[in-house]
Amino acid sequence: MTPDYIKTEQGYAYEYPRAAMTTDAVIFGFDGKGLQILLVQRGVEPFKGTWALPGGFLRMDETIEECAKRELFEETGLVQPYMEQFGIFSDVNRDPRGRIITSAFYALVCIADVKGGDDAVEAKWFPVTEIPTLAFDHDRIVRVAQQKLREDIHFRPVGFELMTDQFTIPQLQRLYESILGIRFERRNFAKKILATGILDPVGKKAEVRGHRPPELYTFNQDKYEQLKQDHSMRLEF
Amino acid sequence: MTPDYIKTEQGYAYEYPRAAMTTDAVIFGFDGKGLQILLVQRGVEPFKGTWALPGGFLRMDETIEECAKRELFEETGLVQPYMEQFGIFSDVNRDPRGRIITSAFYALVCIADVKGGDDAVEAKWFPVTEIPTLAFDHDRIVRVAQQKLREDIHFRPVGFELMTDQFTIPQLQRLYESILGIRFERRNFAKKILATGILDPVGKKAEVRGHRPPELYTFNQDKYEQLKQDHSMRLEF
DNA sequence: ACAAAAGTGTTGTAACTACACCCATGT
DNA sequence: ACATGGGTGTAGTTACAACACTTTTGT
Repeated sequence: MTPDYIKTEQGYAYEYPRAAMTTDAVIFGFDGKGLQILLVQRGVEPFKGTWALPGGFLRMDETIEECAKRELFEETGLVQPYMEQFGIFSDVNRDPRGRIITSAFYALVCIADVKGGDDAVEAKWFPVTEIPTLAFDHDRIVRVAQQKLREDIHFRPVGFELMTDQFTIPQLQRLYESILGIRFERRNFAKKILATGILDPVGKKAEVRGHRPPELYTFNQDKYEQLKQDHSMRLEF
Repeated sequence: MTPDYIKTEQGYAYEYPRAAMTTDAVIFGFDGKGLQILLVQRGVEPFKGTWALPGGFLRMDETIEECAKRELFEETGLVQPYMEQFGIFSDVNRDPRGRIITSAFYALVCIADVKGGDDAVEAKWFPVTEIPTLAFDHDRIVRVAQQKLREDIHFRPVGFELMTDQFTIPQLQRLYESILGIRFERRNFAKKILATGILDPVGKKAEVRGHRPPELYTFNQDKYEQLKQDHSMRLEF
């Protein structure tokens, strides 16, 4: 393909002005207790020192999805993250550096799998209930991400992306409660999730302290794929 | 804000290459029988003469949403359409003219309210079951739009955006069947939709020929707003 | 009279909610 | 012994699916 720009001494020239394109990721993780998101502390102006969503500029040889995946890899070391594009944020003045549009993704990752970023930036997990004021319009982006996650959880067994290989039903319940912001009856939750057939018992118990150790489960890969495809079969709580 | 470009003889110059940004709209309409989408026939190369989604380039003084709304107004004359952003399509070679990224929206409109476009382009409604081959990657965009609509209908009473002021329950049923691609029992559908309280009887009958005229309803604006807000109250079928 | 589509009520079944007691472990 | 959180079953209620006949109009 012939390039659509003219290379000049001042840079890449286009007939009409263009916005720059970035991706930002709301990375959700779960530690067995509550939902968290990964934030980075900005090292440069604008908003130097403020917490922000990890993100970066789109390259000309990659799709938006590839860009988001690349950024996510740089932060977490994960290669096959679960990601969903959920919005585009394009207010004319959302970034003081110029006309910058961001396509926002949320990712679901297992905190235990995340290595410290090789990006020499400060990154930290924050419980969704204690998120600081963020740079740019990232507060709004996070709110929209939470809303979308709440909706998507009904159609996709997304919850499982956030769990470790082996987990307990009470942990899974805490995750759903954390995402949906409501409480469930222990008995009913267990009954319902077991009825879907998505859980396979491991036959071992988790190691805990101070109380009876709960049963460990894995999720059944086949059933999981089936639920992911078949949208008429919904996981509701 | 100082501009982020340098104006040169060759155009607007940037330090790094940038993609162009467009919006495309999948405009869903309903004629009382089946779901339709509005397509335009391209008047210029590339894909001259091929059917495509209406869309256009982003201006520097508008958000993506404003751009989509502007394009939709040009095609339909509607000022307050129901729109949802549902995806971003950014394959490197999706457009032969260069690196063009599109943010896709779907809109729900009442066909009866649509005036012929003042854009001197050829526009036509196609039943979703008879969509021709489209320009660019628009086939894929349409498929994703249908999928998203199917999901969203469970959370938002979107169906109502597509109806005329007064409509009948069987019409509404055909709409839901058309969107979800499944059939419902007449009795159960009517029972369920009436139970939500969202319908107010008009007390008149629709004019039909060849069979018993069905009752007309309007939808209750208050209840509608309530359903739109309160996501825990879902309209499922 | 016949065809076409709309209106309507009941019954069996499956799913959900609400509820209380015992169990395994750590201190 | 006591505190903590996990495991489990049942009964009442509600929501759902399945089902057939009658009504109105046009031809």
